[in-house]
Amino acid sequence: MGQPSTKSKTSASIAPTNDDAYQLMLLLRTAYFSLRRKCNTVCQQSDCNGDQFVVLGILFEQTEGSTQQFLSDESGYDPVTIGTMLKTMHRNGLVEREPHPSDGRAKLVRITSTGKQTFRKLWRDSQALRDAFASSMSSNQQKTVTKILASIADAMDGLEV
Amino acid sequence: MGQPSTKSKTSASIAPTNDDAYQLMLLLRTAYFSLRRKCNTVCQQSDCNGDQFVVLGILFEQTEGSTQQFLSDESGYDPVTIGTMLKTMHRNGLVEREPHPSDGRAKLVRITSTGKQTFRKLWRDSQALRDAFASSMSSNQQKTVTKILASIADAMDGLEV
DNA sequence: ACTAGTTAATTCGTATACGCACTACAAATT
DNA sequence: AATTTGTAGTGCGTATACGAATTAACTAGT
Repeated sequence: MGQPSTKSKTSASIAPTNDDAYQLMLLLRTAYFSLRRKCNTVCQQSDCNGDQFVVLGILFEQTEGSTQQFLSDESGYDPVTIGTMLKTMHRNGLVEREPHPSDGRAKLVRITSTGKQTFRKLWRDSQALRDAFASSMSSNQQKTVTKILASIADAMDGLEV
Repeated sequence: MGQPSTKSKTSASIAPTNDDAYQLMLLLRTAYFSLRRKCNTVCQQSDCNGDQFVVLGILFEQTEGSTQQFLSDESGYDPVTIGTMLKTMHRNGLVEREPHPSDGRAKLVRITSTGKQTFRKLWRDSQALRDAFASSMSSNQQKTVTKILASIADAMDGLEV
């Protein structure tokens, strides 16, 4: 700490607008939220939203059902948030919950047939969005970005601050 | 459906886990939230959080003060959210608000000296975070990712769905 | 000068985001 | 068997996300 490294990447002065890493962080947020907003627009006519769409996608492929913990791990949503989301989704008939057969603590969450229908419709409706997203970069760049975003996530999760 | 296409970028079947664009979207979210969480960790000991830190950074460089509209445009935060955030930040002594001298609708938001202190401290405290973030990629890759994230945001904002 | 359209903020309502504390159950240790 | 440690889910509190509707004030077109 305080050891002035010879790397000139980050200037010593406090100037957010001149710091490349900082600007990229902001851009990461901007990109994510522009995607999120568009996703919500696609979903809102189906009593759903972008976040619920993600959870629905996981449940769609887990035919045996999932615990909330699994959903949290897979999606990255907070376990508390998953619980709240499932309550809403259950109210809208997208999922059902029952006690877990072999673990008294857990609950088994399953997608309903209505949920499957909704997911299929949303998947179709969001095709243009995926295409627009993918066409923002070449397939080579897509690989690069994928790798880098993954390593950003790793770096952040492994960071002690 | 069921057409076993020769591994083109988007298959016709509904299989989220096999769609590259979709997986990248999820990854964008994962990366953003891992960053956000770490940022909150850094900020929480200063009565602040990552989102307020961003707004504070804008105000730090706007010595003449900003309207809420400007803050919203610059940061990408919703105008309503900006209003709520400023209320909290004012309660914590980070900003002050006065009527705008030339526009009766607007308010002029300024960072306080406490706010400046807090920002400087947080900027220092988040240095390790920025370094870890930047070290996730080469400087060439950083340029590429910057360009692509920007074009993703553009593509999303320009999309009619 | 006046209406019409636009813009800056606010209020309201619903849905995440997530730390913290707590219950219930499970698994491991002694 | 009793105790400790770990894990799944909930309740609570605070903060962001944002559509929709509202108020007040600026701006343009006639």
